[in-house]
Amino acid sequence: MINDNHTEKMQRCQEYIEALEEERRKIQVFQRELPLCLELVTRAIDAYKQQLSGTSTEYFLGQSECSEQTSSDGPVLEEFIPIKRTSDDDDDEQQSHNSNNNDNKNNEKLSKKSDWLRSVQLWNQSPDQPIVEDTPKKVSVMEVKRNGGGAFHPFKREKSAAIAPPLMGSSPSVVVQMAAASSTTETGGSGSNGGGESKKEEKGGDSQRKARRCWSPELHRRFLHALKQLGGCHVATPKQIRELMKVDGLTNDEVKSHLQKYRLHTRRPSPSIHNNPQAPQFVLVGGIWVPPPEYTAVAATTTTGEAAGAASPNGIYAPIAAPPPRPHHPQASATETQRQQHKQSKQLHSDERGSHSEGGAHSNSPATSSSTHTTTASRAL
DNA sequence: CGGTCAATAT
DNA sequence: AATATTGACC
Repeated sequence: MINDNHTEKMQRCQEYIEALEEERRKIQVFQRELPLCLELVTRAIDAYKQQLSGTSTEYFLGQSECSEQTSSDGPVLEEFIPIKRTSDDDDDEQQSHNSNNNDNKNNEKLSKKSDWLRSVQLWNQSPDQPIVEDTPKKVSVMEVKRNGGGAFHPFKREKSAAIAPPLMGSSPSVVVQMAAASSTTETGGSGSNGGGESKKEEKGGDSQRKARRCWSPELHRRFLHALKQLGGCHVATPKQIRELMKVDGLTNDEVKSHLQKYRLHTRRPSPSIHNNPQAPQFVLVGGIWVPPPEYTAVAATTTTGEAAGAASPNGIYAPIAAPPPRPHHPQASATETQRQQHKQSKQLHSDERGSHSEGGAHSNSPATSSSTHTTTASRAL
């Protein structure tokens, strides 16, 4: 009577235990990130074992809320300022997702992926002058307000901004450029230098480039704001942005560069939706199936969020829509920008300019120098 | 000007 | 090693 039944149950238990143990092994590496999961699984195993050994009806996980506490998945698609944490942090963030499926082999590359733009202060190193920028709201050097409209921090508790250590000055003559204290937005970049060195000619080895200027959260905020006003990162031009930002000392090139980076990152870093065709996305925990944390980044409609960046679980920005796996349509998305982006079909000269051969990583157009050159348009929607 | 890409600095 | 910035070129 119950024998068969019992035996069967026993066997099932055994199987469960094994499965659970395997799972536990898998998440073992995430111990720090998913302490609860580990604990629950462990308990489940114990419970089953107890059941096996006789003590029946042991109960435990009535409702294992194994949800990741990580779910900072708030639709905060804001910009993307991760704000670098200070040096010695208390503990790493807890970006854990992907309870994964039961077949993963060796792919935990915990995305410690840094988020781009991890600057800390407005302008780094300004030995003498506090800062510049004359905007309505002053920005203290170390101020990382996590106000609503501002940067969002993917994960990780906000840390008071760390002051940037004076790690600059590496090269002999530092030759800072800024000095213009109050020339608001010198247009055209004609005003900033007071007659010093406008361009750094690579002569006798001095002058490392310019000092790198950090894009503080604030700065970036303004950047985004400007972007928004201008209608998106694809329509805004560096100059316009710079003017809107009204940040003194900011040059066109800097904005340009930042814009570039922004566009780049804003594209589509969310290939995270790689599911294994086989394994269902559920994990068996103590008899109940719990859906792994999934991030459904959808909310994007509201234009409230500045531009196109959405927080991705990784801490990188997720562009919103998930474009096809192939680098075909950059499509940056978002709210309203998707109108023109055809102006980029320039540099498709089939030949390289000087001696450089290919940009290695940067490749925008898949078909660069192929025979057919019809790819230009490529935006067949 | 604005966009890319190579070269560097971190 | 990977990124972030800067500089040079179309």
